[in-house]
Order: sequence, then structure tokens, then C-alpha cells
Amino acid sequence: MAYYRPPGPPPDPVLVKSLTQQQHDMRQRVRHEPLAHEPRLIAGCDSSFPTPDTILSVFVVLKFPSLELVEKVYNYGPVDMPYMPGFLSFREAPNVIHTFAKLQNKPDIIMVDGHGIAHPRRMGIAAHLGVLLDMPTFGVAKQKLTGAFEEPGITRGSITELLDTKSGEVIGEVIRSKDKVLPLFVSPGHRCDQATATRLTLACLRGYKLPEPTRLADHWAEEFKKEVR
DNA sequence: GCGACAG
DNA sequence: ATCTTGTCGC
Repeated sequence: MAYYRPPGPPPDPVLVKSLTQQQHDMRQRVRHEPLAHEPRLIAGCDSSFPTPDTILSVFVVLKFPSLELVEKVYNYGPVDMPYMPGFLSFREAPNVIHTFAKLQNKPDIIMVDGHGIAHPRRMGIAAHLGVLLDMPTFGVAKQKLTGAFEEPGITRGSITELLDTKSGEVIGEVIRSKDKVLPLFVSPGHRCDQATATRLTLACLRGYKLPEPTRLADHWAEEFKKEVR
């Protein structure tokens, strides 16, 4: 009997070591603090893949707290880096940065589809982008990457903490954004704290599992994808 | 050695 | 992420 083996070529240990070092370095630049002022504009960021080697990223900007859509932009290009758990940002961040540059309306904070510091080295894509853009960011993920948590109540608004299994430190919060649907994993990225990330996530809920910034970015990523291929 | 593993 | 049909529950 053959044992189970994950698909795809094995990761290059030399590359993994380099990327890991880069994350440790970037981690030193991450800051957690409350926002200087209440946001007027909040952005949503997400990426999709029209083809296996093409990435298309989207940024939507909404007024806050009305959540009225004021702008949406996208950019796409080739992707070289393969997907590796824990190193997602090296695959997606380059194109996301180019997309951000196209925005006419710069947001006060960015909600990213993915994790903030709820990452093995506290450098999820939200934190990674925050450092590169020097912008307040936080992550809203649909699946856990690392950590342990207690299942939050089944009603909308229930929250529990996501803890690092090793140190016990709080690395995020698990939020039930809608009655009886799988919870979201919210964590601060850069220039943002947990309280702010959680508060804004809840303030952006409109009856769907995903908060508006991320939900709309996801929606437009699908629409733009049709135009491109 | 055995699981877990964002998008 | 992406490929995909029908199906269960509110």
C-alpha cells in the first residue's frame, strides 16, 4: 500500500529558508496600534487566478461607515512562485502592490482576504502588505492557518480567541459573522490592533458571511476574471 | 514519527 | 485558489 503524498513538486529547502528569513526580518517592522482616527474610507483586497500562472488582484474602496462603493480597480500578470502554506504573500503581494498603485482614492485602512499575524511567524499576507505599503491593514480569513481556538457560539457576533499553541499568546479572534455558518478568523496586520480589526469587521457585516470589503473584492475579482480570459 | 497546512 | 451537480435547510 502506497502512503498519502501531497500533489505538486517538493519545495526547494534553500528557497524556503530564504523566505523564512525575509519574514523574520519584516516581522521586526510590524506595529500594532489603534487607528489615529475613525476611517472615512476602507478598502477590500482579494486575488483570483484566471489561469494557473496568471494572478488577478482587486481593490475596492468603500465609504465608512455607509459602505458605499466609491472605486474598484484590478491588475493582473504572470505568477512564478507556487503556493506554499505560510508563504502565500510572496506569490500574491507583488501583483497586489501594483493594483494598489492604481487607486485614485487611498483608503484609511485595508481589509485583506487572508491572515494578519495569525501566522506561524506572525507575517500573514495582511501584515506583509501593511509593511510594504506602510498602511494600516488587518486580515479576514475563511480558514485557519495556525493556532487553536474554542468554537464560538452559533449566533452572529459570537467571538472566541485564536491562540498560539506554543506561547498561548492571542494571535487573532474567531468570529461568527452569520448564524450557523463557519466562523471567520480576524487578526491585525500592520498599524492596527485586534480591537480595531474586530470592530471594523463587525461594522462591515451586511447579512453575508463575509464583510463587505472582502465580499465585494471577491465578487469583482470574479467579474474582472471574465473580461481577461 | 505524525498531523496541519491562508489563498 | 480552481474544477464542478445536485441538494439540504432556512
